[in-house]
Amino acid sequence: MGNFVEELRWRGMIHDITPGAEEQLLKEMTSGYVGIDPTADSLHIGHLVGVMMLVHLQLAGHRPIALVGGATGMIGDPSGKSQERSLLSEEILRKNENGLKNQLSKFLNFESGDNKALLVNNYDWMKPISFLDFIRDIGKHLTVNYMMAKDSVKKRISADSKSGMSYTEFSYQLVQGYDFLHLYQNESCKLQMGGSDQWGNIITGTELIRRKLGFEQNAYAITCPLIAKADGTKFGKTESGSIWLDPEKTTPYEFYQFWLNVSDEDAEKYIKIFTLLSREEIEQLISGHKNEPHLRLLQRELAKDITCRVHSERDYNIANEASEILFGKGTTDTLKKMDEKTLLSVFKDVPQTEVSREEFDAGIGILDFLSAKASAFKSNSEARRMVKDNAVSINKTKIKEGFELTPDSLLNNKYVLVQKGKKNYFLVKII
RNA sequence: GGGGAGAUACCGAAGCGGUCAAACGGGGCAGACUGUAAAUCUGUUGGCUCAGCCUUCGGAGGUUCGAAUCCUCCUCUCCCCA
Repeated sequence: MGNFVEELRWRGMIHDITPGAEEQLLKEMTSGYVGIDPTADSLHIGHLVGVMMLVHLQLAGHRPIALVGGATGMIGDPSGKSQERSLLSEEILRKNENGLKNQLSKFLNFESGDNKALLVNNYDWMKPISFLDFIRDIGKHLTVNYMMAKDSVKKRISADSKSGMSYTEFSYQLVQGYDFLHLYQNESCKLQMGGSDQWGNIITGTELIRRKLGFEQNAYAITCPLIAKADGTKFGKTESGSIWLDPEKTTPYEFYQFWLNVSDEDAEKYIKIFTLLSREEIEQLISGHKNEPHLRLLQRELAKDITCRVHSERDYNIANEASEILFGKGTTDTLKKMDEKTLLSVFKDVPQTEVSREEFDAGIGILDFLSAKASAFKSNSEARRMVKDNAVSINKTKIKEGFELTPDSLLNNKYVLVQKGKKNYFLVKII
């Protein structure tokens, strides 16, 4: 039995922990769960922290339970939201549940061992319960006074809250509390984990267990700090939206780039949370990074580790290779030397468009080419402006006003690489 | 139902008859510097066949040589009173 709590502690993954939790986890194999709302058919990296807690739990010899919140997802947690969430249909919830299951199995062992992971959906036990049963058997044990004291509720009913709070949302903590009770009784699950914003909801669960089953019963809670970025902006979002684990939503290249671009300060925190590297390895990386910050050892290791686990080593290699070419010393010459296969694999995740050979041969205006054809720019005006600002490259060479495309501009006789600024690439294929 | 305030480009917010494609701030994009970082500085941020032209200031009309700016009606938002 590994020391789970100690492991989380040095990784900076503990925000709050109930008394006795550590003793319980050292005493015997314990089941613990994390809830995930199935609001989409894929996890995004914001979910990863909870998943990693389960991973560590399993590695320490305990039994992880992933709870898909089919029922709670239909209600929506009021915590941290100023507005009520729209309700999801059962059909969508089921579809989302399946997507999540696949992704979770990349992290957790659901197959073997006496501590193999379990996936449950609270919709399955909530669905048959009648409203009357629920308010009689569950609602009876907690006072409204207790429930109103929660921050998540207080915020929503305070004078400056604009939208108020529906009865449905108010019930959320009871429903989530009931999950814990259910798992406690049916799976002897004694631990619930989650982000620190879930503390109130989790404690409602432990409270419910004590009041309903008796005060000698003990259930525990561990929360981890919410992942924030050093600059205060929201973690896991870019201009183009959330970073998903699903390669259809976020390509492996984008995924890899996201982690590679993390700031120094954040990288130090994230590598502890999101990788399984040992304490020694991480300390070595951190000191290595401090000596030679420009090498960005931390970011590279972080990006490599997570990309390999979420996608595959092959995806990592391609993403890494692409990054080297796109951002490294790559010049027009190396581009021209590249064979078609390499070229395509490198630019696999770069937006691609096509232009007919006739149109190209007829001589195509550079501005029209950049905006309408390569769709690198919204309008000709923008293209004109950017060229004037020295921001546009064709095949890695900056172009000036009056630049003309010729057959010589083609890579492998059929591709043109357009670049806006440093980071935005567009590949145009002549067909 | 009565009274008041307002609707301006991605957002916030000036402008109140011509010099307004519209100040300023934020955000976005780009350039320099760098480590594909942070900070900083600079440029740019309606469209086009770009030293010019066209379409924009809630909507529809009107006054005027000329309107985001004045008038009329309409739509919507906010506040106060009942």
